[in-house]
Amino acid sequence: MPRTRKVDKTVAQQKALSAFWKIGYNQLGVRALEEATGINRFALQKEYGGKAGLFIKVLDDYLLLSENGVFNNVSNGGLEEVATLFLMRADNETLPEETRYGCLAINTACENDGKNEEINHRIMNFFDMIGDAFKSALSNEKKQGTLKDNVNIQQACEFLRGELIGLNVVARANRDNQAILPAVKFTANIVRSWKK
Amino acid sequence: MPRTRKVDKTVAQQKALSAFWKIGYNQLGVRALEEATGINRFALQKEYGGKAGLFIKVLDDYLLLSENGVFNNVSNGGLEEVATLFLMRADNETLPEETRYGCLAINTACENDGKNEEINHRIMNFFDMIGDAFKSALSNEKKQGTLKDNVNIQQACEFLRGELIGLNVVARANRDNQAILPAVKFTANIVRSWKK
DNA sequence: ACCTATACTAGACACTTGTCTTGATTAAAA
DNA sequence: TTTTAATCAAGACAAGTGTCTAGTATAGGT
Repeated sequence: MPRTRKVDKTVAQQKALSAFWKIGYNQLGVRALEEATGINRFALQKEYGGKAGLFIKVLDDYLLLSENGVFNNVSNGGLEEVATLFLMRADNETLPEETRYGCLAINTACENDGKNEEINHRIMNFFDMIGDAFKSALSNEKKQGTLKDNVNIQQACEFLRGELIGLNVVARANRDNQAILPAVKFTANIVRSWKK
Repeated sequence: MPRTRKVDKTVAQQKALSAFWKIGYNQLGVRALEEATGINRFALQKEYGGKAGLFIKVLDDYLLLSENGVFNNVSNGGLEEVATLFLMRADNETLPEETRYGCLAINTACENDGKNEEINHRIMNFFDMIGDAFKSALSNEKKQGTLKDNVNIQQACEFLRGELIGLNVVARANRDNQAILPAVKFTANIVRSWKK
């Protein structure tokens, strides 16, 4: 009869996500990954196809969670949901501890030398999804007749995406979500000012 | 009598900067660095103290060049100079080719696991300098009595820094400065709207 | 042409890397 | 208790890593 795993698969993947998020794909070695997750190198190879396979798995989980979570609220909401997204990004009380290391996708976009198509594809899709979420929110507001006429939705959604990404980088550089509090407040005010 | 170098030191350092910028510190090995720059491993060790030493050297040159260049104009200018900075960031004609790989400092901030104090220190200083440059520009405008009263300088300069950093990441993800054109236009408009 | 002294080549080195593998362990069903 | 079959430990492996080095090459002054 088969022997059960020493570590729960879901828990191990959560720990892998955390380790990749904090340390980065390149600087996290397989032995450190074993230490951090409890997944031994045999299971890493057999279950995930190796380090890269586990990384893709946890990246996919992360992207899906983001898309179904905060960005879903934005897509289905309006300016207030957008403002809330920004304000929440500086709220240590509600956020996972890992968020002071930025965003896994953004970190990966920067440390990625572009040769890994599987990673490129996912990063581009994620960035597009962020832009689309903001576009939906602005479009929802426009449909309700509550968006100021001078707001160029096409540009505004890319502007918002840029700001969100940038603030994640600043949070990471400081290892502190509070570092971006002034900027998120300012951004929330700009967003709210777009309401009629 | 000493033998002269096969490669010009300044040119070699320029090539090193380019390679680190595009590929990243972690993914660029010493042999590839030799290939890219013409600096052999003997000179790398003797002249720079190794790979890390060369990286710190070119990072310092890069940060100084940025500070004395575009951010100096911003520090000594006002809202128009800020707007121009953003618009220029999407202008392929005037920018070095490397800029479609983002910004070396930002890339480094993301791929850095935080254990290297020499790098941490430089990144933090650079981010502070960016914020200070925007603060100076806004303060200059205020001193002239031409900044709208409702603009919170403390928050606005951090907001601008966030946007600039984020747009560099988006440019890198796309490997194309044109990808941030809508966002820089929008940002420039926001900045210009702060003028009385 | 010769000499000096630095630069260069490229292999060596010790260590790390991700992957692979074998024998041991052991969960759990029978 | 025994058996089965999956998991585990951890060493092996080949390749790569950054650094070090010895012998060679050679620029340039004399």
